[in-house]
Amino acid sequence: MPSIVLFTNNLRLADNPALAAAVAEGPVVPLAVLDEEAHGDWRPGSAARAWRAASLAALARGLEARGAWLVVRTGATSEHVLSVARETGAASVHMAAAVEPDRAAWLHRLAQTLAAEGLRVVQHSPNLLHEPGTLTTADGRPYLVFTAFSRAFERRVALEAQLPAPNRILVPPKRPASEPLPEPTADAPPLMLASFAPGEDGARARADAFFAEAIAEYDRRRDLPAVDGTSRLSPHLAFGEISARELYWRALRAAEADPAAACGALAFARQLVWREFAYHLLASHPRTPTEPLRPEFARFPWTYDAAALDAWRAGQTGFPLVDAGMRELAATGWMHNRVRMVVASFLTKDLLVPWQGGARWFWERLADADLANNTLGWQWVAGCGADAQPFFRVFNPAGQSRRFDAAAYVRRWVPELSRVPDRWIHAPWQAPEAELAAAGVRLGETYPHPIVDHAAARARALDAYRALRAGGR
DNA sequence: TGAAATGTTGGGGCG
DNA sequence: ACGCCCCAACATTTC
Repeated sequence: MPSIVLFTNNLRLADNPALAAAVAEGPVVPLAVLDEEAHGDWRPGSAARAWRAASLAALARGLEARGAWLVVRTGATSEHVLSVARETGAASVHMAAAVEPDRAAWLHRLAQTLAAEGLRVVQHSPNLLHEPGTLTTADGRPYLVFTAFSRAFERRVALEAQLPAPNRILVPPKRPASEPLPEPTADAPPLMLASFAPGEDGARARADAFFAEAIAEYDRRRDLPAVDGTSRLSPHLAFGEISARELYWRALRAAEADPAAACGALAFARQLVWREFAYHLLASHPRTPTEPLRPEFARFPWTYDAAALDAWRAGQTGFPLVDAGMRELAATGWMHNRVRMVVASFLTKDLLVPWQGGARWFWERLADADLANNTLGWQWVAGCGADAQPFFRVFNPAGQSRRFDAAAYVRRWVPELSRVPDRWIHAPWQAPEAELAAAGVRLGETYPHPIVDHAAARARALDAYRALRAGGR
């Protein structure tokens, strides 16, 4: 009897437990539903929609190569699952479980609806090594400190057999009606598809290149924005185009195989454990996408300034590394991780804009938008989350730009500064006017003056933090 | 997975 | 040779 596989954020054939379970039962009906209601307050943004469209096209090709096809529908998932089940005689539905609170609630309702109609609903966990809730402290509470979490994580891990992509997928005799694949929308980041290859094959190609070329130096080069030293796998992971446990075990094996690569490989594995930590935290603290984990931060004296937030979004703050990052995001749907920290620190501390505003903008614009990671990252920077950096750690945008050698990165994304020499490109407001003029720059005309004085802004942020602490007593 | 202020030390110029 | 000062380099503390 056929089974339906619902493809959501598990857009792959290899190591996909939902697909493997369905294949084991017989004919398979692969189904993807574009359902606005499925995401609650966190609907995919422009980059994520464009990525999803490209990834679904890749998934459809992969299925066709194995004798199957993909049914695409728009609207309420429950109605489409039921109609596809009626059309094909499917009796069970395999799908990915969700950790995100809105998605989990929606999925719970969906499962109830389908079960009430007589369908067997099976939820799988395709994208995590450990189910949220399975790693707890001795007294059963969720970990709030990363190092403790990672120790527990490593104690628990066992190499699970990975599920190979099925060679051949049986389908029922009649193919249900399908809409055409979604088109990338006009608001897609213009350079996203020049920078990334959505889909399982693209994910694997990227992973292969990363493990062949960059893993050994990952620990040293991942912080350099001008260098292609990160994995750039985040959007692939967000859509489940490649399995996190495959990457994790690949990293551990790389560390064993080559002592010279061990530091880099373990640093990469550690990033995957951070990802896992984010999911566990979101499951145990479901309100954190909008509320600080540390409750006293609800009283933090943010000074909401719409103009400042607009300048930040537009990459027009007058701080070259901040602007470069924000423009990379707009152009590609992705931003280098070091620069994410810098722009987030700048928004929350230099501009005192609430971190939720930054988290929402990242959500709208990142192809890799992932509620668990986005929430953890922003709360970490703002100092109000789990294992967060102390609030008084304020990044100096010019200092970070110098320290991590970002001149070439700035020139790429802020072309109006491309002729400014290395000495001044991190802080052009300090340059002699003649040198700027020689580089074709006039501050306030071709590139903004800094919208804040960093030293004064830092002092203001520290004052605000002191006010918060004083108010708590 | 900070930065700035403050403190300490030691080399070298100099009277 | 000696003490004094300057200051770079490094360490510690503080936010």
